[in-house]
Amino acid sequence: MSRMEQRTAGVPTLKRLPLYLRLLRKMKEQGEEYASGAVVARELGLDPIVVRKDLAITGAVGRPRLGFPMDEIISAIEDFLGWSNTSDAFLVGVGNLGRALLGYQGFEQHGMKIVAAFDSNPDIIGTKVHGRPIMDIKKMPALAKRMHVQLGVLTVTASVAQKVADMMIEGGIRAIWNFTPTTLVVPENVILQREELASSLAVLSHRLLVEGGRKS
Amino acid sequence: MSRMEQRTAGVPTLKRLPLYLRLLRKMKEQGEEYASGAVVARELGLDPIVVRKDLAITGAVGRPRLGFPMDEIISAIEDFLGWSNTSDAFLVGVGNLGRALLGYQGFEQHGMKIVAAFDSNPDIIGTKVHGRPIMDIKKMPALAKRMHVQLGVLTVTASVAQKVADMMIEGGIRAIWNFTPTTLVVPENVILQREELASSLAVLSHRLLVEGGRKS
DNA sequence: TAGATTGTTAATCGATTAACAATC
DNA sequence: TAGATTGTTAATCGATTAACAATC
Repeated sequence: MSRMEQRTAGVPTLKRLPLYLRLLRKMKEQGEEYASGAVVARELGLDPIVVRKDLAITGAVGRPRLGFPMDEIISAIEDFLGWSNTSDAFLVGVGNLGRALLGYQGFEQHGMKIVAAFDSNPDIIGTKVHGRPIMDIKKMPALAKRMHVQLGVLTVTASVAQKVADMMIEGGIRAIWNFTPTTLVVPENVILQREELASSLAVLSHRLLVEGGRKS
Repeated sequence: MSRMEQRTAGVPTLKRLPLYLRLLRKMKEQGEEYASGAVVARELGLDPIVVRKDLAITGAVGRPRLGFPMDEIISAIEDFLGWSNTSDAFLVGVGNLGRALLGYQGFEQHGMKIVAAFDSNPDIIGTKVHGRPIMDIKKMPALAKRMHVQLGVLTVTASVAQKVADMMIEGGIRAIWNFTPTTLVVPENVILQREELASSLAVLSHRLLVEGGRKS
């Protein structure tokens, strides 16, 4: 009943919410005052029922015939995801992928701000990449603690992934976004999110093999 | 009954298969002759029943008490995913992310070989990145056709994504791995796989917000 | 033989899809 | 009012989990 309790959503719903948010922000920029789930569904090629249920879970209330007031629905999604305020993050491992992520402009619109990056290579320590300072990895745990950084982006070589994850945990980091193929072992209270490109490729390959069909 | 027909698997199963494959290859390197689903499950932190079912779908046959002969189970997964032979791929858009993907060594072990990259920037056309030639995007469709390239990796700016996807399709490319936030419109017979970092971040953010818990 | 593991069948759970009443 | 859209309840579908017989 109360607006206090945060509803929980399934993973499929959570994965769709950013798509809605991106579209809604664009529509707002174009001056739209209302957005209906029906239009969102059409635009993204989704089933309207799915969109309706997803939006309902954020607690937003729409008006029959009109849809959702633009500002309300955008705020509802942002609040639900915790994206009303960005969280500071540290990135560790400034290789190809690390650089690419540092260069990606979009994260701040998705609740995350990478404030510093770390590496062990003395050649790049002290330099800047896309405006962010590269510091000695040894300084990371203490700095994480001092700055109360909660989020760690792990883009190191697989062989040192566990060691660096341990350092992140030592620094009080509560969630690790793991871009390495290493299966990390972490305490119960640390959140892991693995980014597995091979998994996506597997879905694609299998489709290419059995269908010639289409989806998503 | 027959070994001919390719079974189909759900997306969750497809996403786990590469994890098994990576572990099994490592175990093989270490000289193991058999691999049991039980051990795989333990090592990856998964439920043994899930692993058993996943492996069953590849058509591999195990022996009670021993597990699966290493070479057989590895081949079964590779065959199932179509990874016994790598597919040639074109990458279009040599920005930060494109460069990172070109630098990633692992794709060839996952069924994909990026043989060339394309861009519109004259400053980088004619150069090489991680051993692959960067060519003029204008030449891409004809070259795709001539080389019978089936797979396109899309790492361009969002604003030109649809245009470049159209060029890929013109070149006969059958599957597009889309790293842009653009919702592409493609013919029925073209396979789309979207890589959505914002979605992963949403799952992570939401967990950080409601739990302090752990998963995956 | 004893026991760990496979392979299969049944039960549970959650997400998607369908149906429809309520509303502006 | 008429009709598009919301919000909710029910039905279907598929994945996960549980149980257990078969086997080396």
